[in-house]
Amino acid sequence: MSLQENIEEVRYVDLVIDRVHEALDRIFEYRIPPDLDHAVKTGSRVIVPFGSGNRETAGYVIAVKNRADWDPDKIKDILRVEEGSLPVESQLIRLASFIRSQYGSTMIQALRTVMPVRSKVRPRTETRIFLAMDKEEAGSLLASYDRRHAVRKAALLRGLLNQGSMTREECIKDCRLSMTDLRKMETAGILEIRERILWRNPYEKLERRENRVRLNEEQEAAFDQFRENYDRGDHRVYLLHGITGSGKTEVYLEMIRHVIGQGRQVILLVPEISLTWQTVRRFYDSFGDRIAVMNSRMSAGERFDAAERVRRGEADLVIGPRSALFAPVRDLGLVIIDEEHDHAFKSDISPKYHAAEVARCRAHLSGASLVLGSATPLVESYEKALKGDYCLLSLHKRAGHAALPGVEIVDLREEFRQGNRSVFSRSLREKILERLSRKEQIMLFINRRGFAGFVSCRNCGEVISCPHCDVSLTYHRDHRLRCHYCGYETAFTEVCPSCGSAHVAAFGLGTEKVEDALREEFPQARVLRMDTDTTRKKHAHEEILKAFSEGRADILLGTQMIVKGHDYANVTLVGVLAADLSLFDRDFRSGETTFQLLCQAAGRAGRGDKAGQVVIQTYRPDHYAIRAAANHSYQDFYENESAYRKMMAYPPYGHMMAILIQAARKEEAWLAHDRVRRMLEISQAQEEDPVTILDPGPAMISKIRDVYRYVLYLKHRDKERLSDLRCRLEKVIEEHEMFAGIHVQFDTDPMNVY
DNA sequence: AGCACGCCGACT
DNA sequence: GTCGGCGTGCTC
Repeated sequence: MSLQENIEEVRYVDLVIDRVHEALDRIFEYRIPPDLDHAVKTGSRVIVPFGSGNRETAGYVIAVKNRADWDPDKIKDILRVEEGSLPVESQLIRLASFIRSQYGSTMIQALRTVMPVRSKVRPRTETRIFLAMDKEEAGSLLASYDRRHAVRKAALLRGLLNQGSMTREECIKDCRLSMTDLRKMETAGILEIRERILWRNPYEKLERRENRVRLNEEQEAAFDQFRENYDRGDHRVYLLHGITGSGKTEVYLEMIRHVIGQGRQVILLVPEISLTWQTVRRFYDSFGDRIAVMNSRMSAGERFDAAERVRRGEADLVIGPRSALFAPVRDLGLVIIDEEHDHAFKSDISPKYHAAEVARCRAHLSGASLVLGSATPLVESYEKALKGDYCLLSLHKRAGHAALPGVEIVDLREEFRQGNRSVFSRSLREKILERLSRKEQIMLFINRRGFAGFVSCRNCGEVISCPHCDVSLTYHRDHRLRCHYCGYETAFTEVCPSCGSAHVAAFGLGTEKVEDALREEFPQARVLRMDTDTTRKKHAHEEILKAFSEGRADILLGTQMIVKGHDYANVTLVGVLAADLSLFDRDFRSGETTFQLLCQAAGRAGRGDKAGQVVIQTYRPDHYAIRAAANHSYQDFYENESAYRKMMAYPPYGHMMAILIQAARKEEAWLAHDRVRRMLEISQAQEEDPVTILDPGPAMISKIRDVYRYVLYLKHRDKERLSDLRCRLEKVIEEHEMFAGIHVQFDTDPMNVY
């Protein structure tokens, strides 16, 4: 190539074309001409010659580099940089490269996460017809139509004179005119046709009730600290630690108001499950239609419109699950992550990013503050707050005059010894009866749906499992066995498929069984059950909660989903039927998860004026997670949990990486996993401070939907070492023939077990 | 997606 | 003989 290139060391870029098509979903390399060298940066929007016609096409720079992988003779030059027009997209591209570097996956996958396929949804429009002349003129025109017996045009004119305007549909249907007729009349100066975009906004029919509450002292102090820093341009990360019922939402509202008041925008992330209209309503009351809600249950059109309203600056507050983090907000001033401990903030598909970390990056890029709020923060977050990495804001008191509920721990082993075979301990039963007679409401929580956990043969011990997944089938009351992983279902038979004996029975406890037990032991009680099975339909979720809040049931029985942030003033008793179901997970977070669940469940009791009571039934009454939850003490929990994590070098005192290897054939999966393990071992053999390699072999669930799964865990104090290793592995996997057709996923500091 | 290349029917 | 139909395949 030219002499100049040798001297000046020409640079290249990786580029994605700004056009939605599967075939273009790849990276192209271009050369930076020397005069543009200073102007081209990661995230820049540039114009390049593309295709055989060298058509001028826009693209985004996702990386700048010194060498090209492609044949340099075939690489074209960037034509120019589109200045000024790059803020949002370029930020999102940078986020994508951050995600790519932190969590692995391909650049395309990362880009897809931040810029989901802009599907070809057309905006919905409404066309209205207006009169383009004054009433007198129109009146005489109408008279002339009548004389000429132009019935249709006369009808149209009458309608317009009466109503001022009509929709296109009314003109066509009622007056039996065609669009061509209307256009002709427009040209004649009689009408005006106006088209307006109708944004799909499922929440716009809410009625707004302004009710601004005064903050209490603690809330005020938290907000003041935020405001002072914010106004100084000091944008840091806050951990808002407030016990259940302490009124975190009111603090959020003030913060949001403050930021929006300065003309900037806010993104509020909530766990998907608590994104009900009740949540939206609270924000709607303050911000009206300046909010844009994004929700995975929304249609593609609704989501597109929400994003478009944000892009056009027609909304200041975006509310949504973790993906709302990528809303095309122009001038982001604040990101809030509510219930930051929730596992839903960790993506379960590749790239497995954590919303809080990505939010921190996005906030940094646009000079925004980040607030993480929770009653039970992740140990990782609290540790950062104690170190001074995050600014800690605490709310210790419940807002209003609600008191913390009293908590009683019931030892289920003791109940059993006393001969109680019921699902309900004596204490819980007594309290249920008491509430029923006082017409107060009860919430019962059991962490498993279906009727019974598993079905097995008493003769040979065979557990009936799913033919497509390595899990036992769950028995449901309709005498069917279902797989909760792939949805497979089959009829229950009393004959063992393995040994032919007739002693097949269902064991374990699920929501359906508890529901039956309730009907049997408390026939007078009206029971509502809420789990994945009863909330399949689109609005079932809301309907059940509404029925309960209106007092149409005495007892709400359900899984996780009932404990997420709904306030019911009349609930005075919360029962946790088996607190330790989640403690049996072989996961280093099981203590934390249990503690969070119990605190949340307990927080449901006594939200109104009446005192609340919580009963926790457990086989492990001495476990620190259960004791700490009973004492409402996050400190107790944190001390125990952090000591344990420190000892085991678990996050945040060390880092982990799960490598999940999946393939359609078992041998393939095993071979790939073995190969990866050996590569890791060889790479660490010479290291002074090697990465620990844990090889549990097949994943805990070794097969899901006929795909075989193997897992490896890596552990090291230094996060960098793990990501270095990941990068090296990614390269080998991409290049090596034997990994074709094999899915390898990386998960840094995983939130769930494999 | 866009555009070029390419191989078969009705036209100045 | 040529102009143009849209099928196929590539884009650094």
